[in-house]
Amino acid sequence: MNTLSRKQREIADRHAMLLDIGRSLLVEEGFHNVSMERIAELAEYSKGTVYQHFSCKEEILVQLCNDSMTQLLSIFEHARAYPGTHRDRMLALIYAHFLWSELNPVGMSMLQHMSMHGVKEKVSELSMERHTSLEKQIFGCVVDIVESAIHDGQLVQPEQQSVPNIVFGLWSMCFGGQILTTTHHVDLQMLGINNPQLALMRMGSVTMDGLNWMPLHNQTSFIELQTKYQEYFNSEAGQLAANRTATSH
Amino acid sequence: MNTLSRKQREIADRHAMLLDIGRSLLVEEGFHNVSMERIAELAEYSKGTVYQHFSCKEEILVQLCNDSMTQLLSIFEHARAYPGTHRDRMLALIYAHFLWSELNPVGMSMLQHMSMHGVKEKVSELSMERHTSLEKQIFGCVVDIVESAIHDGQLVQPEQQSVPNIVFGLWSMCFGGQILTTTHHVDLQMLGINNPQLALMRMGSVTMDGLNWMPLHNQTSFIELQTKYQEYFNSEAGQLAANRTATSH
DNA sequence: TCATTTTTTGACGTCGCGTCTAAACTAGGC
DNA sequence: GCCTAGTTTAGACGCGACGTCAAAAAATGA
Repeated sequence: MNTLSRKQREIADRHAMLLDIGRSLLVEEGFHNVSMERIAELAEYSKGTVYQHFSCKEEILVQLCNDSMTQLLSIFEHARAYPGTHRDRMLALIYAHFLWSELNPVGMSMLQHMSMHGVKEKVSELSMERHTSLEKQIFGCVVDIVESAIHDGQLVQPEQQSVPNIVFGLWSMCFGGQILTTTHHVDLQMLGINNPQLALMRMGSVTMDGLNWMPLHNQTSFIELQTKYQEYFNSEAGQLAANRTATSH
Repeated sequence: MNTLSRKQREIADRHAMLLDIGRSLLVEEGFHNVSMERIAELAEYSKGTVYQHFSCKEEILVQLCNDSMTQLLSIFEHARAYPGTHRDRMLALIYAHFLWSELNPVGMSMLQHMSMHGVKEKVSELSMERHTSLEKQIFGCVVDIVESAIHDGQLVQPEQQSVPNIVFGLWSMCFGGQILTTTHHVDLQMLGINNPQLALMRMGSVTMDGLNWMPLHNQTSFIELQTKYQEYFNSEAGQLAANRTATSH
């Protein structure tokens, strides 16, 4: 039992190490430059051993992606607990999304990869289930806030729009905006967009105004608000720093 | 001159044929299953010949992408001419975006691919310039509508939000929404989103309400509105049918 | 110490990209 | 009609990456 557990621990450790190597390779050279050979080499194991942990390259991808999403979920749950109105919480959520994508430079790009043809098919069922489950939980976290706002009378549910649809709209904006921001071929600056994150937070607020979500936007500067959020999500920002040093050691 | 021109025509024809083959392969089997060998085989030419037209696989991608974007631009320009208020036009634009992504099942996925690491680097400068130029034109088309609305007094430019930022927000929503919709691993239905396109059009309208863009949303059913747009974009819908038969012949 | 089971290794088959040389073809002069 | 110079095409080749598998190595247990 003891030896077995030791062996299991060894395997789990190696699993984590391989994921770490994969992550750092992904950060440094992008997905197309990550190869199983390379990971094996850096881990000082052979290819065969790596394949005992991951059935294919995509499996590493999805597991890294799931890790990122777990992190997102926990940031979102933190955001849900933000002290303030439901609106403030919602905005905190949008901020949290940005924070996450900065914490996790590969998270978004992995999500993008996940949506490509032929990934879902290659990946293990278990990882895929975990993935969709996380998706549901993350989505549910946002739905929670909207429903709380309705429950507390700060938002009247529009006749023509269900709660999931509202969440979908905001999700789309954050997701799309993040892709456009982190994407390397669109020059937002050139198009007149200097601070995309701030822009999207403002647009999120505008959308809530459009929903008549009380209290309507007051004159508080968004920059100030951003600073507030920054303080609130301090620990995550710290984790960011920790991650940075951990992956680049 | 005549013979030279004939040769040139032959080359141009073959270029188009290769792109067509690439497109249909992309539609049928997804990007990862498209190979230069395969294209050459289907075209009944050798690999070397294909490489005389496209320096690499990505070059085919970006040229197909540019074709799609040209199509998008023309649909957008049509939408800009929609008879009605500027708001109606804006909504028509959102509708047009959906229409395009249906006309062009690969357009979106190619845009996604474009944003991935290592594509921009491999592609010819000319194609890349064309790409960014199209992007600018498409973006400009939307900016136009917002600015017209401001000019005609139907929209007061918010203090904290520039026109490009507003456009960026709506763009993000459409783009992200489209990815989430066409993506094969997110089950929107399960999350309670039955008609994502309608949902996004409504959210677009909500956002415009939040901007105080006159006239505010009246009680017109969006389903009705959608039918109106459908009629207006009749020709594009027809082109869709034509394309379908052309690529699958 | 040896036999059995587990783990690790890296050579191998396959595929796709992109190159490059030799062969086929074309055009134009005689 | 034939020959040559230039152009176009074919496909063999080298390379690198994926994923497999049988043999080698290590661990376990008697």
